[in-house]
Amino acid sequence: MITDKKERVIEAAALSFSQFGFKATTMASVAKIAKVAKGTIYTFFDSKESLFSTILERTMKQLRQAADTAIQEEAAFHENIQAMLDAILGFRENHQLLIKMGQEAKELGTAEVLEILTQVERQILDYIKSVIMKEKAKGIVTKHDPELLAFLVYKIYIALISDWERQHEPLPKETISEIIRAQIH
Amino acid sequence: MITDKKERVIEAAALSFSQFGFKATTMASVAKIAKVAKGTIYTFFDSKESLFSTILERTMKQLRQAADTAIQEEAAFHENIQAMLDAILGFRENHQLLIKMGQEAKELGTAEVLEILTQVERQILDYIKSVIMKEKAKGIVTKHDPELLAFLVYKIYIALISDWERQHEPLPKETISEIIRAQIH
DNA sequence: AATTGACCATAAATCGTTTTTGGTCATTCG
DNA sequence: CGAATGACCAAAAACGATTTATGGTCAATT
Repeated sequence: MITDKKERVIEAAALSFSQFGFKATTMASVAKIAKVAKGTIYTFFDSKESLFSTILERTMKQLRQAADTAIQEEAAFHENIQAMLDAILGFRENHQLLIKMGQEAKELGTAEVLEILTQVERQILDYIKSVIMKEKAKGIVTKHDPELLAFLVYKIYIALISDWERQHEPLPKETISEIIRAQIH
Repeated sequence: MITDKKERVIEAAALSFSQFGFKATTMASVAKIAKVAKGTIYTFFDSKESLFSTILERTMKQLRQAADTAIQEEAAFHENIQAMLDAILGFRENHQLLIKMGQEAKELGTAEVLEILTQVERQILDYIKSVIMKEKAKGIVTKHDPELLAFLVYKIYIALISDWERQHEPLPKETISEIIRAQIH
């Protein structure tokens, strides 16, 4: 059955991309793990890139879901933003594929993978933006427009969590909350 | 006269490092430009690295000066912070050596140059911190401690100027001021 | 019609060779 | 005599020819 094979290919590819990265994953090995011939993969996907895109899209969907469940209809705006950021960062830190992409970008520095990471960031920003817009529709007033606010909040959060810890003790959760909250007004 | 030769070496090295970067600058060419023998350089400096350090230190001194002159004793805190950040970024954008280091880090990605850039950033952060502490001594109250505030302000400023512009129209000066100002309280 | 895997062009890794480079030091020079 | 030189050296980097690995195709097979 067609779907069965396609599923197997996706599963094998997801495993391999997560474990070895984009470059070190070969179509031959994906075929072998999926127990199909190499040619078969090309009946489902145009190229290695498009196969990868499918995996990435699936991962981004999971990320959106993780973020969605962190949001509570009745909670305060700033609490939701905070919870969502935690969920996103937690996901990023735990999901093997995104970790591997980060490593690969640093080690190999290929334009290809760099491009992928910008795309991931773009999608995360879009998601944050959509959350902000939903809150805005509920009547909350923000100082800046959603695009800028999403950008600000995300960049600051990353800076406080990742960059800061490269040279300092981790900041207490309350300090981070307070700073993020201050951006929202 | 000894100083004369040493000056020539420094001048030649500054030129070459700025123009070609660290790796592409050879001790032989520095010697040639400075019109000294290669061995002579080693009577003043222990290694290529230490020669480079001298140049970098000189550049950082200039940067501190540029920032210093941007600060007005009688101006408001947030105005001084803003003026100082503008001065630092302007300097970074105009000073050939720092530009070249940035390019080299991106292209070659060598640990050596990466290390240099972290050092530069560390120094800039220290400078901003010292400015904040001076203001604090004058009685201004800040919400966060100077190290954290310096970090926040600098990261946000860079994000708003450099990162934002990679995908958006530049932000109006007033917006940036407003955001930076909001961090200070 | 779906699937396969031998096949191909090209990209990437390998490896021996040559060139370049940072650094030294015996010799020269002022 | 001390400062300055540049031939010299070991090690690193650049080169280039050759081999290997890889993404993608397609005639043959199921």
